[in-house]
Amino acid sequence: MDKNNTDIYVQLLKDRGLRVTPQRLQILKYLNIHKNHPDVTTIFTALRKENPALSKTTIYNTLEALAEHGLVQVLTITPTENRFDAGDRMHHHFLCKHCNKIYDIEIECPHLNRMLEGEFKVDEVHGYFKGSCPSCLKENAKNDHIQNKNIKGLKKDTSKC
Amino acid sequence: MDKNNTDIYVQLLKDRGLRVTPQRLQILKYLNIHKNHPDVTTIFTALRKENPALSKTTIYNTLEALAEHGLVQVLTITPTENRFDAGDRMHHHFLCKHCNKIYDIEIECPHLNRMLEGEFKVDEVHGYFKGSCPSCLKENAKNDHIQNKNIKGLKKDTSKC
DNA sequence: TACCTAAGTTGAAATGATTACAAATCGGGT
DNA sequence: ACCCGATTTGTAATCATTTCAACTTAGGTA
Repeated sequence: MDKNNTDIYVQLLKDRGLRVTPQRLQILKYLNIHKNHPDVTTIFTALRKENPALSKTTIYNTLEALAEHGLVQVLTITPTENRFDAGDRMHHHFLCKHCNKIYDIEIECPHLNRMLEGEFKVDEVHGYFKGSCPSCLKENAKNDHIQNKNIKGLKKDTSKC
Repeated sequence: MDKNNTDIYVQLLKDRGLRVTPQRLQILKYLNIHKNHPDVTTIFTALRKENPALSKTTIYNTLEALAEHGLVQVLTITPTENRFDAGDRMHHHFLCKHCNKIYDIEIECPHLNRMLEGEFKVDEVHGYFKGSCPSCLKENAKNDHIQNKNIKGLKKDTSKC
């Protein structure tokens, strides 16, 4: 699919009875091109450049609408902010607790059906792995001779890999 | 294990080189008795009754320390607040998006080892299912003839089952 | 094509969870 | 009984998200 073709996103919205607005198209297109699981502020900052009147509330409203209609997934993998993923393809995620980056993980869950058939109505399935990504492991090894950095869990780490 | 015996929690802390304080014992015991995945405010409100001088910051500090040493797990299943689970026994969770209750789910992941052996250093594994719990499904069916309640995703729902 | 109305957008203000910080207190080794 | 570094406390930030009311617009209709 041509991710730059606006017609596709128009159709996605129409198919679900959602009104087509420039903002929704903008956000939908952004998420389909940038598959790095951005948070609201990242999306906002990026899109504001093309559309200075864009409001952060619109990002929240739009993401909620898109999520309700299965066009985006809300990842609650981080302790602090929600992250977003275009589409509804089922896959898992790895969160690096150092650089806060999220990686897609392709693993199937054969026992999942047991859950889907039970007394619960399952709308979403999330597999989250958390730890250190290869890039940060390498970076960490490099710095080991300088100081043995502590690897913490709860707090947001703003350092980048 | 006798969940009311303080000695056990003293030992758990000492084993990990953590200082033993009344607050830590209080919180650790609370989590081991109340397996309903409380959030910080719930823990705080409950424990403040026994100890009126308790500070919410202490709950945050303690939970962070306990999580770092594998005595509690941080669940990022909700879009809004972190929820906590005593122990490090690996199991999954179901979040009811109506009543905000979390259920323990016992499912093993046979393909998990592939992830654990890879280039990523995996410290945590979380399986989150989200949807409607049996209790809310029943409640919802009961109210159907009155009004067809919308089932939303993103926002916090304060209604109780 | 012009119009109407419900739905969508905007920005400012409120809320709520979490963190930062500095002063007071305490655990546990000497 | 002392001491020191770790812990606790309360207050004040900070930051993500929601609320709300006024304004604008998409898209159906005359």
